[in-house]
Amino acid sequence: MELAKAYDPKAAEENHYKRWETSGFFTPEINQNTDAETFSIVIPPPNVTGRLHMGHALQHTIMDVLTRWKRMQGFRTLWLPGTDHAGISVQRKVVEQLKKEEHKTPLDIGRERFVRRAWEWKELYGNTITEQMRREGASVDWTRQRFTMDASLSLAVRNVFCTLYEEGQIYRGLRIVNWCPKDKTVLSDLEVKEETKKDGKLYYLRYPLSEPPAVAGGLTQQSRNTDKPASDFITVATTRPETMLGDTAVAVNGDDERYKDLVGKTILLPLTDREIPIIADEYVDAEFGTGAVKITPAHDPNDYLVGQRHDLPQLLVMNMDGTMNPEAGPAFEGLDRFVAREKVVEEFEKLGLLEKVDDYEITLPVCERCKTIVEPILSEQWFVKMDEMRDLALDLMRSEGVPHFSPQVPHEKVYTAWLENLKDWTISRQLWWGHQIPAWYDEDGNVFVGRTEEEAVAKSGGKKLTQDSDVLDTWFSSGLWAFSTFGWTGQNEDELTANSSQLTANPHPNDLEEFLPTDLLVTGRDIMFLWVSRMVMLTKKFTGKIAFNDCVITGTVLGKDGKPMSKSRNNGVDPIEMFDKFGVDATRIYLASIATGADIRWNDVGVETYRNFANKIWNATRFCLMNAVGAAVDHASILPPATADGSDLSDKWIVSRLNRTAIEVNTALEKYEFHTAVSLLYHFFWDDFCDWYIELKKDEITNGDKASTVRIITILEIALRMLHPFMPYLTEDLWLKLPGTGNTLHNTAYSNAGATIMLTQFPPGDHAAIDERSEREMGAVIDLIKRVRNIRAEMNISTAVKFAVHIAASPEMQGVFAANESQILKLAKAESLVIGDTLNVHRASAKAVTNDAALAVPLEGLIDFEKERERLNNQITKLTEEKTRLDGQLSNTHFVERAPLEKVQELRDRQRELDGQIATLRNNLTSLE
RNA sequence: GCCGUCUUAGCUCAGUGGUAGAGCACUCGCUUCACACGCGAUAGGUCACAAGUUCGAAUCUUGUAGACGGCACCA
Repeated sequence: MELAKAYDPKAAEENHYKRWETSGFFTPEINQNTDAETFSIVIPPPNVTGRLHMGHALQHTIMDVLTRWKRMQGFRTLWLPGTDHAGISVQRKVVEQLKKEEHKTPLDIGRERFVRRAWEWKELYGNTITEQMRREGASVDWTRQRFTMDASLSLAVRNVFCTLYEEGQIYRGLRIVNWCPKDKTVLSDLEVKEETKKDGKLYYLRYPLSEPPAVAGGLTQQSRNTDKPASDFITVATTRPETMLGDTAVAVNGDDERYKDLVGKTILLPLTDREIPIIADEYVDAEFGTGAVKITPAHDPNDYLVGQRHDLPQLLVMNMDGTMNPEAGPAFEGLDRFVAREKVVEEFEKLGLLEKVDDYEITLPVCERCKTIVEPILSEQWFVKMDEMRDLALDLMRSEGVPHFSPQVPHEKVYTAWLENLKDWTISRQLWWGHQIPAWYDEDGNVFVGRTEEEAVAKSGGKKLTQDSDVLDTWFSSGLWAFSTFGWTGQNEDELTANSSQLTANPHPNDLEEFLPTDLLVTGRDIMFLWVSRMVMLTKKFTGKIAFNDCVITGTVLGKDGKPMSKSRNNGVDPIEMFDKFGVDATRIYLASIATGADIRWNDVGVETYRNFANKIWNATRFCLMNAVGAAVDHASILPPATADGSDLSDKWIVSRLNRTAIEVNTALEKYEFHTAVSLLYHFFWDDFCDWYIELKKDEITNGDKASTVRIITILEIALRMLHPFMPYLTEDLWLKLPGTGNTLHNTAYSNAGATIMLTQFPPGDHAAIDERSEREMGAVIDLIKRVRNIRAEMNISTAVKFAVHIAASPEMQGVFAANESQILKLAKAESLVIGDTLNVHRASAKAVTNDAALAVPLEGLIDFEKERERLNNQITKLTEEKTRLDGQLSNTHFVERAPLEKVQELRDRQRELDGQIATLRNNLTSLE
């Protein structure tokens, strides 16, 4: 069989995925072994609005590597895919579309039509990311694909909500919340980010006292003793002057001498006709600003708390779109909050009450998605108390160390610290797209929570009810993802058949039992609190099981500039472009090679390296296939007696290296050290297999030596298996072409399935096949060849010139070199070997030493004596440096007394070896004269 | 303010209580019949700085400097 000269990833990528998917290779049902252990992962559901980015590509690669690896090990494997309904994102897309196509607002068309449109949008555009995942080669079970708004997942949401409500863990309350005036919805704390504004201002406003104190008399003792002159106003500082319209008090610290006698008095709030009290509260820091704080309980979380302590009115002066409401007064009503701010400042200036304006660097809360400045505002919302669930999660961590984070530092500590300081979770959102809150109100505003409207009506005693118009935070439903995706609805079969006609029967009723707990979760730092922690808590709370044992937190893929990839920075790299340019497999294995948990700068050159690696694999296979006529993969060819004593050194060596690599790759994957696994495979394949083994075997293979050919394609076949989880397309493509492959090579759990490398056994590696002696001897041969090549290169001797190589070595090593004479001659491009106890050569020879031999190449007429002296001196210098270090160490009595015996012995042996080598080289130098 | 991470070859990054590694780039040589997306041979680092623990520190501890991340606060 003849392959193209270079690997073309496109063809392989187009040829295999569809077959894998339609053949059911991705489903757990492909596993015929009833005793098989399970392995399961649920995907972090990407937003339906999403497009594949490098973070996905990295996480998906990790998940697919593990899934394919476990599947090949014979586990009953399930990687479950799906998407998230992404409340705000979809809502925004549909609003835009509506505006563009029909020039209408959601209110124009009403909730029902809007939601229908959102579903249409989802059906039309929501599968971008799932198609991109197919391109990635992700071996997810598409027959179990889920969406957070599927009927059964929605039922789970309602049941969780109702249960938590019945337990008193969900409540409705008036609180200061984060409000996005653009999206017109409340946000949880985690959806609010911070932005530093350097050109912020701090405004000092004067509030006149209602009863200005007389200059003399009327003042208390304390006040008379201070140096501060009495004045007829109190100055407060604020960054948000417009909120003064909602002030209901001014607070000072009770211990602040300056203000002590003002406490209890009142001020006349400018621009309003209100008189508000001056109160004392420990919240106020006397050192900061003027030491007096305006209190706006309806527009600031701290002020809200102060207000509660002092029983202050809560005056809301803003509408939910960020404009001022009637409470702000006729002069301000309807103005945008920032226009109102300017106007308030102007008015204060006119009244002579603006003391000063300072430049002030301020950090503003902004909406994570639209970057609009978030307004803290008093609003009635739904909340979840987190105390009980927080304790569940903390107990899991403290008693079982679950989830086990990888890397453990720093994530375990960050996660735990966050849990310890957890506050209530705002779960209502003022959107139409999502899970509508299962709460209904009667005309008097009494609330009835139920799984269905009928249930709520029944609870109300048959009243006419209206459902709460809000939906739940998207993360509420994704928090159930670890178990809702396996069919958990919160209701048993009987209840289901009784109540929910729209629910089709679960085709996999055992999934929950079988696949939960999942084995691990792979995700990014950014959603550790939003999603990971909540899934831990909710899963434990509602199933009693843990959600996942391990949690792999990937680093962030940064742009070439070292900053996180983002549209605004325009430093993003599109995975699809990388796929097109270098191939999916090259991109995948590159991503695996950088998956250390640390942040990583994207580097095209890295992908190119693995594109080259893919080509190397292709060409090594090409070479084997060109000569494989009549041969077939046969695993017996690399087992004893084929590799017993007396057989070819390079065969014993490559089999040992193969097994060692397999063992180490498995160990690395067990520890989620993907980069280690990749590095092992890269160097085994390129260095050991291609550079040495193929080169050593080339003649035998091209001459049609059957045993050698069978052995080399067998080793290749095993190498391809190890590479398969990382490079699925290339390895499948080549494996199918290898003679002798077929489903007879499958893992026994898959023996009935159609032939594919993905269902073969992942090589476990055999400790018994590790042959230290052969590796040592082969190392000696390799060192020898390298020294000869060095002589040739340094002396500028053409490969056309053949020469003899003289070798002096121990009797044992003489035997090794003699046994491998033809191979040494071939790779060193030498003509003959002269092996003995000593070197016996003409003065005009180039010489060198290895750890196992001294060698010389007679070069009459070709040698450059000056260069040869330089060469020898270089080698002497290097070895002497090492020996000086050793001498120092070994002459240190503390070291000899306290270091482990083997260590001391090891250094002594090396010292002796160096002595010999240096002496030899010095002699060589002398003999040149 | 609190917690944490990072600083290793020109670049991007691994790594480890006991002689410093890779890829790329650089230098030299090669149309060697699988591969120039290749082959062969070199060169390149007091592992940020300082002190400590240790027989031994680039690796552990503390401090300093710089880069960065999370959380809290921000009248």
